[in-house]
Amino acid sequence: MVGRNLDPTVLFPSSQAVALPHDYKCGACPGEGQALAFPRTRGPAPLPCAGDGDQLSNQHPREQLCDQHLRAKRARVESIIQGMSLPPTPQASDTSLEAPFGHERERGGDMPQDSKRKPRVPQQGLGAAGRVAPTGGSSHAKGCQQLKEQLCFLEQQLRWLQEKFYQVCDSEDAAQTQEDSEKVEDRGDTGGLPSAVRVLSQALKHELSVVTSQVVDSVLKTLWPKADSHIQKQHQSLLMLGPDARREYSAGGKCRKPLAKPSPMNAPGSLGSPQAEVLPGALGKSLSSYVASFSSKGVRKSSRVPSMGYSLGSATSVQHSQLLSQLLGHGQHSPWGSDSRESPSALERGCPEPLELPWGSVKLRSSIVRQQQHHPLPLSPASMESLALLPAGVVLRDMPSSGLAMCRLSLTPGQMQEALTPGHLKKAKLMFFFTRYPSSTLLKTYFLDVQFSRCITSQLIKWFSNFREFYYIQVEKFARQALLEGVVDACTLQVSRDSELFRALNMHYNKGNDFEVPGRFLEVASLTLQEFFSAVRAGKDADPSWKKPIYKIISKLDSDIPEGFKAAGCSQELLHS
DNA sequence: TGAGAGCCTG
DNA sequence: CAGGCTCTCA
Repeated sequence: MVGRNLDPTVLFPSSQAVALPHDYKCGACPGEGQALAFPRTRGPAPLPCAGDGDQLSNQHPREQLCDQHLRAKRARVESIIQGMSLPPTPQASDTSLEAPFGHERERGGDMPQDSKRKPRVPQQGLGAAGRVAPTGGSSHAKGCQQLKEQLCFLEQQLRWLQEKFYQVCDSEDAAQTQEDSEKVEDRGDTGGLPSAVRVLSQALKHELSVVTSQVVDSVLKTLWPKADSHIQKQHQSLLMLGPDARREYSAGGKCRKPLAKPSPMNAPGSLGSPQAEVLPGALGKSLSSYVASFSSKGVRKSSRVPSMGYSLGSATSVQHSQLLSQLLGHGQHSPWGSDSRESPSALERGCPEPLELPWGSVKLRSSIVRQQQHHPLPLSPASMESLALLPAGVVLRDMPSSGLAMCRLSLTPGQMQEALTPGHLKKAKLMFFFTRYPSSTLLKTYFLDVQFSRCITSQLIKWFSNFREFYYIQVEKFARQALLEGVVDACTLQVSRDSELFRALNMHYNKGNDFEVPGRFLEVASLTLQEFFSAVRAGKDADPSWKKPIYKIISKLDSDIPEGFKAAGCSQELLHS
């Protein structure tokens, strides 16, 4: 990309370009009294009613403190363990190997998060086993059955753990914020609830992590002895090598190169993929080192390169690390929405900067994610391990806030959208504030949750074409209006946040006004306005292609898009923001 | 020749 | 916003 730095003197050789009105606040200086990217402070997100009839959620917090209840919980866990011999309810009769991955696709992006949701059993491992050892006879079937049972048990435990996790977070939320008076009252009633629950939570997490590791190890050794070590080796090496290496690993022209051995099921468009069960949860113990690696070193952003950036291995690594840093308290939001000018150099530095998690910054920085920034929970690697094992659907359904939806620790093929959703549209519109002419390659790197096809690419390109069209029409309209109003000096035409033109554009691309438009965009809009003004005043509009030179100028003014736009699940988050 | 920009239309 | 169309470009 070239010409990223606005140099008005280039576009306006005369001195007019630099003659800013006295009261004009340079939009290029995000530090100038600009609010945070998402100034709206929202109360803590409503806690989940944890749904699905888990009776624990209905307990009064005080009761959870008493030993009797603790014993009851333990008894329940034990009963669950005893009941694990029951085979899980089959998803559907067509439980082909990719079926497990299709369960959570949210078509249209506005699917109710809790509707029609059956008790699900994570079956990724099953799918993997089925593909990796398709010829396995009865022993294989037995192994699958065993895996089913184990995973069923795990899911139950995880749900329960999740409940406890929420309660801890809820208590912390109430303690940290006093925005919700009712919660404060609750806190007063319950006294030392957080610590007690935390102890219980930690104990359970530990227990769960042990069981998880054992199950995963045994399953992998039984069903996938060779691939097990191979994949672990691969994944660990990728983690060690960092984003660049991972990118190279994944870059391969137009074809995605999955980490695991490709199979017919793994072709683009199909939902099944071996790495789904390999990354990350099924890695078992290796995930602990994974967590430790990222949490201790901070997170390196992946550079902005025209790579596909797209293999699940690469994408999930970045996304995981973002989440992990959030949960571990590394996340410190920057007003990323208003500072993109420096991004090229910033991106090239590759130093462990504070994470930019944009959708955590929209209303999304609510609840747990927000509080983690200030009061990180002492989550152990084992806890992260457990979270990682949560099926994305469970997380989305039960997680209380949009912020925690970031806990979708992986982008399994099941989450790859085969169609663009309203959430993607909203995201694209916000991206327009940074780039007016994104290449298809760039788009692919920012819509990682989309299964790109020729059609999808065209649609995205078309979206931006439509955005530009609207943008230029609006700017031209205001330029002509200014001319009619007798404006003489083009440089007096500056687009500020108060101007009508900005309101029109903001209304179109940022309807909810929950995104702080970067100052850079104001600059670009100002220059576009001036260009149109000058051209019309000079009578160039008589030429049918009089806009072309303007387009050419504007096309060089694209900014880098904050990395946070790549975050997993942000499209869905936007939709609900 | 395919991809993409831009224009027009609904 | 999408579809259809023309035009440009590599």
